[in-house]
Amino acid sequence: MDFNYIAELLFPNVTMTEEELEAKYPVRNLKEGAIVSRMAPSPTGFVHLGNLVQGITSERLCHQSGGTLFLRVEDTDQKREVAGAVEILIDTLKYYNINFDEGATIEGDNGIYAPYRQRQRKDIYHVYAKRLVKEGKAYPCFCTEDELAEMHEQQEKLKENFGYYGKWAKWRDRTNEEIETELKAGKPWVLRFRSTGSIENKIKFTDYIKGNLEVTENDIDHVLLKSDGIPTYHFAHAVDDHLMRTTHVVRGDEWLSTLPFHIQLFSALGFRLPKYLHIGPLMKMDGESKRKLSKRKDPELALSYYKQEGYPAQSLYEYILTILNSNYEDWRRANPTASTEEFKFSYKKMNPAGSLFDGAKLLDVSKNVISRMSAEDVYNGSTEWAGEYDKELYSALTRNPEYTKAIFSIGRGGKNPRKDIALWSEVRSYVDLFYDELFKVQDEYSDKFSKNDIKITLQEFTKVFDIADDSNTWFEKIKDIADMLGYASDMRAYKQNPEAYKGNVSDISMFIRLAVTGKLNSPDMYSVMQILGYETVIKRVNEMIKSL
RNA sequence: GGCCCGUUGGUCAAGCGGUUAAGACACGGCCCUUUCACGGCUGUAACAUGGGUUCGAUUCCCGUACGGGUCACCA
Repeated sequence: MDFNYIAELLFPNVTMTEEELEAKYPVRNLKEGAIVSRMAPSPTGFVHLGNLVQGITSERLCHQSGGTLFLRVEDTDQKREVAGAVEILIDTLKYYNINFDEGATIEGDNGIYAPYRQRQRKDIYHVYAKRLVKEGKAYPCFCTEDELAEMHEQQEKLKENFGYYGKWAKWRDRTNEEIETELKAGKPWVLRFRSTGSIENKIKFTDYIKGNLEVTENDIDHVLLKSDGIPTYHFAHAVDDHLMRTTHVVRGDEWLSTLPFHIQLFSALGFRLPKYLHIGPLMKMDGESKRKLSKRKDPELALSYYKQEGYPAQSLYEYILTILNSNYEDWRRANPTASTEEFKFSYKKMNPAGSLFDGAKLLDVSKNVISRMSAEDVYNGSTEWAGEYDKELYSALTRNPEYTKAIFSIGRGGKNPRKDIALWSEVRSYVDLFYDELFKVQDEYSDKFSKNDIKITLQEFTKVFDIADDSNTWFEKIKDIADMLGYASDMRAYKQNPEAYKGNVSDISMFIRLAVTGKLNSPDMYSVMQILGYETVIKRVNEMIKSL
């Protein structure tokens, strides 16, 4: 069989040679052990948690090893492509601190392995496709969609394995004449791989995350080039990762099932196989059982969801790090202020199985992340969020930045900072008491005390309150009120004999807190009053008195 | 259905032949405390299951169950 003849018919316009390509995209000159990896998402406009999990893994591995991370846009499926998706993708990844050394950017391509958009690499793929045809390792297939559907039906009926293989591979062994006839008739065709594998054979393989695997050889003649001449994922993966000199491929484990085919394909092309890291999926509880997070059913899979809910980028980043490397949490506790870059990330720590996504845990991580931020950072983060999602809050926060930062400074800094805020969306209920337009009394403190008890206490407070007092003096005055009204000012004394008192000094504090902040939970009262100022404190206390 | 992967407390997870089977989140209790937090202490709670191998299996092997993935001209 003269495969050269068909190769020329199929690819008459190939002018480049493999030698030229090898020279154009040279082996990278990096130090021993440096990892070259990539993110290769498809521009569907939907950036999800899985992208971030894979991205963080690749990014850490590359940059920690002195290697290179690049972005390649897998735009081979035009049907699914959404306008502006590449921009969304790049912006989102940047927002989550995934920075690329080279690859596709919004302005264009950056790096010598360009182009980094697969559709622009069509001619490159054809060089290799033509060679495979010449060597008898690939052939054109003229099956229509209907024919393939019918084949699938037949296989189902006969309980045979699905797919285009062996006797089902209609176009596998046709004559040049038959092929030429179809081509001349202008029939659309795809290029298929001529598999020499058998499902009787097993191959051993080592994945960096999953460990040693034994997989069945591939016997399916997968599509290499679609009828529009654009490669499928598989073929593009082999050609691109070879020419771009990728050393490690990090991807979801849904690819494990096509791994035997990829191994075959690299071998057929004479390329060295990269190292693989197959990451388990992110799952969620669905009733009683777990299942993989789904694009269609689960809004929490989209990264845009977290931004909208008010999770700082850093929170999601650190949460994913805890899933990826479980020793991250311990490290973070020991190094509360260190940059995540200092953490020694290891693929050896990665879980071969899928992890359940735990929203409660994420919230806890987020609370800790925000508690470690400076007042300045909290100001920046919350105003950025509010600017987009809560205009009223935004205008309050930004009216007087110094005032707002003073609020965020309460209980911050120090070894054990307060952890009141887990989300930017919670900032509103945290700061509302400091802004008259947002302030309202929302809680009640009535079960044990009468309105009159509260009223009398507040009246006494207005008599002695002096904004110039230091915190000790201020609190001594609170204690005096307690003593005067029959509440215990000494907690020990109160605990020994609670019956002897009307209540204790914490109740007195709570009456005042409720009047001044409108709620039962607020940061340190003295600090709050210092920020609010005398007028506001007295005004609110008087309003409460009036309402009782 | 075929093929592949996985299974340690409610969740995330360490351990990988001999352990009182870590730790974190959540939950309960206590302490600290002018509130709320923070913090500290503490409690409940786990090796899916049946067979091997072994002096000994959570750790190794096989089966079963359950869960997941995949079987496109989507990635």
